[in-house]
Amino acid sequence: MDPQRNVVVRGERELVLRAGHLFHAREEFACAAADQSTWALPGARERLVAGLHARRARPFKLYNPGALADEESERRLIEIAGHGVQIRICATPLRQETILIDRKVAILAGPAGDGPREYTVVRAPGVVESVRTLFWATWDAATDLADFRRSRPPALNGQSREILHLLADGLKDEAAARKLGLSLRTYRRRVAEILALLDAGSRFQAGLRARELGLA
Amino acid sequence: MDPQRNVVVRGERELVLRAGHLFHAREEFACAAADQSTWALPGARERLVAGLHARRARPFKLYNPGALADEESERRLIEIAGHGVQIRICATPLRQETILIDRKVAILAGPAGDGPREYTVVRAPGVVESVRTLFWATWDAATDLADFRRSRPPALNGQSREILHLLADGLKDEAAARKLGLSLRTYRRRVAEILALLDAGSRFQAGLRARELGLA
DNA sequence: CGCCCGCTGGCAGCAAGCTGCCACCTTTTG
DNA sequence: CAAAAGGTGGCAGCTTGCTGCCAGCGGGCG
Repeated sequence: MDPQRNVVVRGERELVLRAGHLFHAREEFACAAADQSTWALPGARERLVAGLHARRARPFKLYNPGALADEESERRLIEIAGHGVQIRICATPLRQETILIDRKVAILAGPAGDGPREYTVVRAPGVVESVRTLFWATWDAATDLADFRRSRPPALNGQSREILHLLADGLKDEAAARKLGLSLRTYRRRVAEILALLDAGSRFQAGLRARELGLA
Repeated sequence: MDPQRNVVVRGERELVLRAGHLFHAREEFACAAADQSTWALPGARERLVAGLHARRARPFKLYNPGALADEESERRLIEIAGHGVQIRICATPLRQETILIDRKVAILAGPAGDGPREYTVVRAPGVVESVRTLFWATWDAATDLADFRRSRPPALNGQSREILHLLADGLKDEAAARKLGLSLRTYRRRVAEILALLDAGSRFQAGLRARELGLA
């Protein structure tokens, strides 16, 4: 097929169907997006990451702060980062989603709106290189996820704040769980999640950080 | 012996010897002092407190802030308070130590200086009553030990600050102990002491409080 | 010198905290 | 409707943290 000819597909499902094979990056896999709404297809993201990992390609992901707007998204990002994915955050809006694969392919998505999103698959070398240059320039100026998170209190939901309060009162897990009507197991799950959000390796550290960020 | 006649003794040892029997309070045992330098005689304080406890007399102790000037004194105060002794702190200097027993006896000590301290044992009812009135007036105006401590960072020595630092870095006990060249046992002793000083029931709470007081 | 103290560290036993696994239930989705 | 996904809680096994007890060690002090 003529590499100079761009291909437009509609919707994520069709993208995976028609261009899924292109995602098998060997060297470079870079991605810029406002948030994590893409790859909502069940399992798609996991398979992708696992495949990249197997081929030792280090993925790079650039997001807007909105990608950690709520507790759950933030947790998801942390998990991905834990799998060796480089993640950075930049402030300027990334309305056009960009995916770069091995200096060969660029996939550019139109802004998310009503109906299926439009993806343009580009293989023209000149275009791909230009997009790459811009991507890496933006990447360099962006801040690492860990640094970004350290400078900004995570958005905790009501229950998390409540748990923080109980911890702050020095309650033992059992008492706190009872007070919340949770099982011990679930309570500890919540605490572990909060420790992760606070980037703390011990409860003492979490306490420090909670006060530091004005969360308790 | 004539109750109107005051008795003067020199040194703590002689006081215990000549007036020790007077300390068997049944109702009221109150004491005002700048710090805890009195009752330095080994075991004397413990025996006294134990005896009072057995007779259900609630002792009252009024100190100056200097009584918690260093980590060790503060810890001692906390321990005493844990034994049911009421402790308050007042800012105005209590250079003359005062002990009141059962509305019957007052023991007044001259300022601590070189040589043995001079104690005056008073049993004259009018004098004892006056001293009591003054004591309780001062007591009422003083602040409870717990409140006082909560509003003031404890004076930590170098090692304690170092431990705080290790905790802040999220180190496990074993790693921290190794780094300090301490045994696990001793390290945990130190941590427990710090938790006590910070009035914290859990490490999380200690973390909060440490940040709050600007200690880490 | 011997004795007493205070500090330390090992040990043991327990409490607290952490996590993987699985079963169950509800909700969502096809 | 069935299948899948997500949330919850029990359980088990482990790690980490906590503390009382005792033995050893070194420094004052009579």
